[in-house]
Amino acid sequence: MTPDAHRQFKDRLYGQFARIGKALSSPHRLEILELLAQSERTVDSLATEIGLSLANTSQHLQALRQAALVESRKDGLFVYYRLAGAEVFELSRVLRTVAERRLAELERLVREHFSGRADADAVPMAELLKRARSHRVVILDTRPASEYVAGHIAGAISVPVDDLHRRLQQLARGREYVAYCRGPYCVYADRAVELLRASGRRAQRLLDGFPEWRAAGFPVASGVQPGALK
Amino acid sequence: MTPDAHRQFKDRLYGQFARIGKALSSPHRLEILELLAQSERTVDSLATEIGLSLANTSQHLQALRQAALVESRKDGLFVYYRLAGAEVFELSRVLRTVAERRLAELERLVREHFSGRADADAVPMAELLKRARSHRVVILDTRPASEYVAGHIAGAISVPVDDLHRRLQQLARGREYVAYCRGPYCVYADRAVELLRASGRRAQRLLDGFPEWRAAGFPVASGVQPGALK
DNA sequence: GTCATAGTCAAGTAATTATTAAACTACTTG
DNA sequence: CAAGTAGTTTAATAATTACTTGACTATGAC
Repeated sequence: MTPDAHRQFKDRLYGQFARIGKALSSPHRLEILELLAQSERTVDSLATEIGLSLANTSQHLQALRQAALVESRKDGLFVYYRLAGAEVFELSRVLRTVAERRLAELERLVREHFSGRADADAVPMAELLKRARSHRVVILDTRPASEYVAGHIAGAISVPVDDLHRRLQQLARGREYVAYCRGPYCVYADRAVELLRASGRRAQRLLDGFPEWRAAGFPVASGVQPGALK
Repeated sequence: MTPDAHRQFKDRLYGQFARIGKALSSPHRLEILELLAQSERTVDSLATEIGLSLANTSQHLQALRQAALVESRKDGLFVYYRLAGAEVFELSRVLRTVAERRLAELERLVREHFSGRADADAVPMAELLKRARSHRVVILDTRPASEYVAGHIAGAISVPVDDLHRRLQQLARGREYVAYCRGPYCVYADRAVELLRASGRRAQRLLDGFPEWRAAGFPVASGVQPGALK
């Protein structure tokens, strides 16, 4: 092995690793990955939610695909993209953790934006599991219905945050509620807790979101809910 | 909260996450991170080892610093850079894992380059720990001496691969050797195993490197070795 | 078949990033 | 203090990347 050949190997090796890194270097692609961690989605729905043009979104998805972080299937007119595997979510989770621990600017940004949020009152995942097992809690999935269908915390009921107000009377008084959504920076659960408390119900948010719950190996289910609420 | 303000928050949020992603998007920066996972190093020594100009290396280090992945200290003429925390190595490890699992091209590259390597014969970390506890093995650290001094597997002796040939006679025959180095793609341990076997000794390599061992929480030590071999 | 929709592709432009070379700073040595 | 080394900074250039626009493809509705 000549030194030259060895250098060439290293360049190729780190070149491959950097393919993954490059895919993670765009804010928009990171946002796409977080949305895909909830459920598979069409190009159009991603573009609308993120506020990008369709062509631009498609190109970001090609970039993610060339790094093998996403895969797609075609169904009629629609192309559905999904994460290529559980390790892809794990990667974005670790990246987020590093950002949280190391970037003072991120901490400041979050503190300012969630100034009203009672973070101390959020429920950790293990605690929610314990409460759920003793049937002491009603778990609300506040994400859009399609994400609930693709996968949710076992036993949770789907109440997209925009529907919550008009469905409030369907939620029994005197019970204890825990709402969750896409992740720690998602505000759906915060809004739900606010509404529930304003109506005199006891409510807290889950500290994490559904993808973290699933990654932790906690019980999940998928499909529509068993009829309880319409 | 207006939708506009919410979009602005998300843009800033993912902008912060992308600072980390951008730092990982260059092959050279990933190589720097791997070297720093072994021990702190000066700019000059990084530049020499990677084959970059001093100025370029310095600039990559600034990029890593602005993402808060590295820190530095100044000692006389030299500036020593180090990883900012254990979670930074964790991040680069997860990135590597994703690359290994998802990029067929990486697998091919590694298979071709290590065609001669008896990977099946490599020792996993837990197995080495077991053997070390029953004193059935001599552990050789084949990295440069400075990396050994900064931290090594507890009980290992320092035999930089370039010194191994002339120090062979200091290594008892009839013992069982396990060599390790910087990580799974580092060839020092492979070369050491080759030399040891050629001299009639029993030898295997550790599957992983020192940073993985430390991250697993296995016993480590630092400083020069207790005199056994000079 | 025509039409509409979802998505990709290709070309062009603006913005960002990598690298080099040279100027400059900081520290040590004599 | 002068000289030498380690490192940073700045400016210039080349290469890459992001985004827009418009053309193009594929599918389904009529």
